[in-house]
Amino acid sequence: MTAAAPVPREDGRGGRIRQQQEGAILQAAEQVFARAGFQGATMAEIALRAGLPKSNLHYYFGTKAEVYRAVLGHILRLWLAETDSITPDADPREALGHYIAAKMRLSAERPDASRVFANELLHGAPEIGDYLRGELRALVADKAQVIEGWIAEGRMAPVDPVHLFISLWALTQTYADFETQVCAVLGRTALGPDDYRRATAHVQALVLRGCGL
Amino acid sequence: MTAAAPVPREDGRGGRIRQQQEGAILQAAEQVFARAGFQGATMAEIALRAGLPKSNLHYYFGTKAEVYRAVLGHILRLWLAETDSITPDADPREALGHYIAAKMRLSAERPDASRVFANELLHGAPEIGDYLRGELRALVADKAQVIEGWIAEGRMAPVDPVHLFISLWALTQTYADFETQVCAVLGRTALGPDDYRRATAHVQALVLRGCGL
DNA sequence: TAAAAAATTGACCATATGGTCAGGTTTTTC
DNA sequence: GAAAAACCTGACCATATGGTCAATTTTTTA
Repeated sequence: MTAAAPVPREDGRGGRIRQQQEGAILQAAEQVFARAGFQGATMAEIALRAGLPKSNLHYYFGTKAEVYRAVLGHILRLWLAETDSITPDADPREALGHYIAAKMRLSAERPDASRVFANELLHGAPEIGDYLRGELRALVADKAQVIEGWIAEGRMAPVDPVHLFISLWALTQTYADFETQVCAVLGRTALGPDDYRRATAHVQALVLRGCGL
Repeated sequence: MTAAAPVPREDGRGGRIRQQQEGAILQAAEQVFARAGFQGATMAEIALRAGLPKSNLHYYFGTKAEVYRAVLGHILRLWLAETDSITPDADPREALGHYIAAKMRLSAERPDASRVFANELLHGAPEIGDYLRGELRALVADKAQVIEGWIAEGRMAPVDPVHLFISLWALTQTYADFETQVCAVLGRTALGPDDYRRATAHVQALVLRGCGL
């Protein structure tokens, strides 16, 4: 039979072998897309890194766009999380501090994921635009209300909550996305745990003080 | 004679026609590179946007990499400027406020330039790494000393000056580089002058308060 | 253990794209 | 106003790369 329909794909589905191969492919693809962008990435290199021939890669993912979408899907799940600490009766100082630490950890531990995401945004988010205008916007609107509440109660300085989120993302992701530049001005060749500790402390101090906390 | 050596290229050199054509090419290239990245950009599209046949484009710039380097060169000049306001005897509040406003203006007026730069960084700065580790690092080290001075004199809160610069770049460029995401959460289809006014005020307030100013 | 399903693979193809080139035209120079 | 330099261009080529396919092997199922 010629190549069967690559039906399942949705996590948890598919045979044991499919599970493992798709995992390896996605991991390899994240690296390649992070380093080269969508156009620059080649199926050949993804296959090579995943340790299988190109035609086998095409057995699991029909097109490059499909691989890309799958990688983005994974990444979005990481992105969405971590706002749990921001609730009406949480301590603003602690909640924001936690959020910053969590985002910073993501930059440190999954820089490639962050870069693929950044690249997608940089090019106008052709693939995830709907998600941004839907789920993400709703989430931000929700959390913005919480912050407005804190401000109304006089628990922190008046800050535009949506712009605050934009700032938090920018401040934390810059360490992954633009690591080269950060390393250059810090005089490092790579960012180590110590650099990340310092960076986290800096961002927390700047933002918390900036919010009057 | 076959294609003559494209000798000059350094601004100000070359005949009248060359001046104008190279200008048109660079402008077109900035747009194309911003939208598609280096690999995604095609010489055909750059030529189309610049209003000349592809072979003529190759008369001025031998290779795509050459066009890219020229575009980056232009952009770096924009990037370097604007730190003038940061001097030992300036008012910290005013100096940083000015710098933020200037960087914000750059994001608003030259978003494509910012994006090309961001894309280059995102992919490890293969072309401008030396510049970052040389000129930029030196500049930042210099300005960091100024800020250290302000701190020592008790004129602002103690903040790691190098990380502060990283933060300032992140906070301001995010509005150009990730405009799609910003628009999504703000519920806009594009950022207008009003949005930029608000964003500038927000970043200034956050940072100045964050620096105890 | 046999049939069916899933997985694997090398050979192959179509297309897109960066770049070349020879010959022509315009502009500048003296 | 003629020689030289600069500029322009359509046709062409080599290569890289996404994707296909038919044949084969491995795994699962009953």
